[in-house]
Amino acid sequence: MATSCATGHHDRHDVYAALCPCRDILALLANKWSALTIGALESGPLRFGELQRLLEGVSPKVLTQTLRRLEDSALLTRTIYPAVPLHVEYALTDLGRSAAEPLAGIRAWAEQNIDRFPA
Amino acid sequence: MATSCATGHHDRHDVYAALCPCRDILALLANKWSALTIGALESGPLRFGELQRLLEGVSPKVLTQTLRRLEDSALLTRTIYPAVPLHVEYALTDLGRSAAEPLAGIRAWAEQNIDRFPA
DNA sequence: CAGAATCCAATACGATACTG
DNA sequence: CAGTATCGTATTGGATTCTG
Repeated sequence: MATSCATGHHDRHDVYAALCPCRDILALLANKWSALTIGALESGPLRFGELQRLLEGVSPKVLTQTLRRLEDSALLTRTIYPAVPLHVEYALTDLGRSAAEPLAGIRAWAEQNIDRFPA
Repeated sequence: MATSCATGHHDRHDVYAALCPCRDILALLANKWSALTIGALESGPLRFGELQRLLEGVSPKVLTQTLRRLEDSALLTRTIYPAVPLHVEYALTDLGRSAAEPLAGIRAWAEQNIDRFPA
């Protein structure tokens, strides 16, 4: 059998396989706010408030959720600088920077092809 | 002002702008099932049942919803061949084929980088 | 075969108000 | 500043059963 990774001791990974963990990775990245967040951090670390301003319309709750998920998956780091007022910085990891490339492709495609869409 | 498209008579499109319609396009593509469906159709038209088998674990309801959404956005076409038993084919449009490229990048990244993720 | 119908669980999303 | 807490809506996802 050619299909992969459903058993755990797979040889190849396949997002089309229901049980392949890489499908979860796909679901993590194939998400509006993830794509925007990672893209925003591509040019350097940002603070919570800066992200909130860049990602127009995101609520603090959703932004927090998104950041936590990405942090748990090691796509970004959260660094606290003890100070008053509080200073927290989010930065992409190497893994996050690696993921940023294909995501940029999606964002760019959306911006460039919108005129080809039906009303 | 540099920011775009929020007013409707924009000059540029920007997925970071809350009201830019291209953010909806991003949301449409940045979705697990959309990415898998479009990828599956990349190598040629497929029938409902074939898609359902390829996209392991997808329910008929979700598959139908996904296909309808993509059809409404003109990323794919639905062709009915009157016959018994019924024969329906889904195929990418030019627009869909165009979107397939960046999406392939995401799928490939998920499959190739999964080992770099935390347990 | 291709899906529509139904029901339900999970989660994403959003607005607002409040706190260390 | 950087969130957390809370509440409510909406969308997604999933299982099952049924039908043109």
